[in-house]
Amino acid sequence: MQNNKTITQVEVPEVVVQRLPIYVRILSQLLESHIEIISSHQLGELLQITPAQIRKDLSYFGRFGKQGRGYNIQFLLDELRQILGIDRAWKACLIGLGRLGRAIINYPGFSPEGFEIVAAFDNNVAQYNSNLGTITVQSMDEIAHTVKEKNISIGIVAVPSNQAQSVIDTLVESGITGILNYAPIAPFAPKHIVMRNIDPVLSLQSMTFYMKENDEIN
Amino acid sequence: MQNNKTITQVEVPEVVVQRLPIYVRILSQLLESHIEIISSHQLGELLQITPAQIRKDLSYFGRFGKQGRGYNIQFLLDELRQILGIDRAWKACLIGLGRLGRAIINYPGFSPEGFEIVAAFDNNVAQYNSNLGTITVQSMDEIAHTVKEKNISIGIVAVPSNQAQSVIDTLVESGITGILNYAPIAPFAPKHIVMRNIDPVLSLQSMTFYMKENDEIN
DNA sequence: GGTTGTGAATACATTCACAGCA
DNA sequence: TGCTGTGAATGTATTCACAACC
Repeated sequence: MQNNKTITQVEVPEVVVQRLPIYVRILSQLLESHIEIISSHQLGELLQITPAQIRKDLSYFGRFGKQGRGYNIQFLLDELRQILGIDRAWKACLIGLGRLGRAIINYPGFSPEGFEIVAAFDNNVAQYNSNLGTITVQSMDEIAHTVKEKNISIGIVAVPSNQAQSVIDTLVESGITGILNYAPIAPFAPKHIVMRNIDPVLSLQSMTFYMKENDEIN
Repeated sequence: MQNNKTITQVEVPEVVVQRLPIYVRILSQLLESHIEIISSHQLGELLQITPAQIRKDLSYFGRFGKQGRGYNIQFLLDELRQILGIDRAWKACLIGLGRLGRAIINYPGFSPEGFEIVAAFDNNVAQYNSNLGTITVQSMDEIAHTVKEKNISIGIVAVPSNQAQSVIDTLVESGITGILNYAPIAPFAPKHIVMRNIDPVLSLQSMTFYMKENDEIN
């Protein structure tokens, strides 16, 4: 009786969920190289992760391997894609079309993975209707309306930091459930919103902690 | 005798180091708002982190607060900056001047935090010596030479994924100790290299795991 | 022989709770 | 009284190690 969780099995740790996309990526590459089977040991070698961790991670979701042989890559990939919900397309909108926003909207890596930017917003009229392929830039007033109309579920925030929190609030009200935030702030959102932050400065600042000793030689 | 670690005190957990830059950022903002003192409870409120965690994190490095009052923001900031090694300038170079690379080199957020991009490399001759302020674009052959000459310690990788690992190898050989990798690969580097990856697709793919249930209503 | 899947053991991280101080 | 700093307790994540199986 120590377990007060509901019958919904063991909760999957968040770190595990964050590793699954890494597995998906390497498995896709292997498949392209016409490799069909791989062991947890080989995978671990490629990813610098212990084989035990890979097996344990996968075991939260099912039994995908064969003893003595390893994992069938195509099968495991299909399963992982379904688990992650990336076996289908997701509609996203982009807010902010400064240099960063334009780099994001032109980034060719999203759509092959099923993330489609179907709307873009900016309050700077000078940016409207510039050359962005099929997408028409709209005023930020229209976020709520367009998000609902087009049934968009992900918002990508690329506005200056002083506007970011209010954009996030708007997105939340509009019914979006996932936010990819590029603004260098500590964003606030209700618990049901899934937030991910992209913040190179924070990455650099935690990097130098480990670099400063080595450097004292110079 | 259970402790086989060296006398070098308790190892600081990596997660703690990654939170310190977040503290630095919010403390800087508070200081700009002319706030001088803050308690762990107030900080936790702003960052959605428990006060106990903040106090524990800080306690790895010293005793920065005053009982009954809280933390002096300016003092704590100075200490944290020194701990992280961001109380001085760091020289970085950028490799890859495609759309992403150009967005990075024009990003105004690095230099105020002391990260200065002092060299840029690309093998596409068409990109050389375009309008990039004081920086002259060099061929990638020159990475090793320039890194040593200018005493650069951080490499920012923004080349296509098929070139990324070889660029990383070159940077490592050149004596760089920190790498910020924007290429969507699982990079390999020796253990003494500090690597950080910026990978929005992985972020999105771990996001949808938590979004897919909610969405079944639609 | 080789490899998975998984309980048990260990290691790590967070939170509690309170003594000690301003 | 209010808040820090920190051991102890709890909660999470990783690794071990081996039975089960191909």
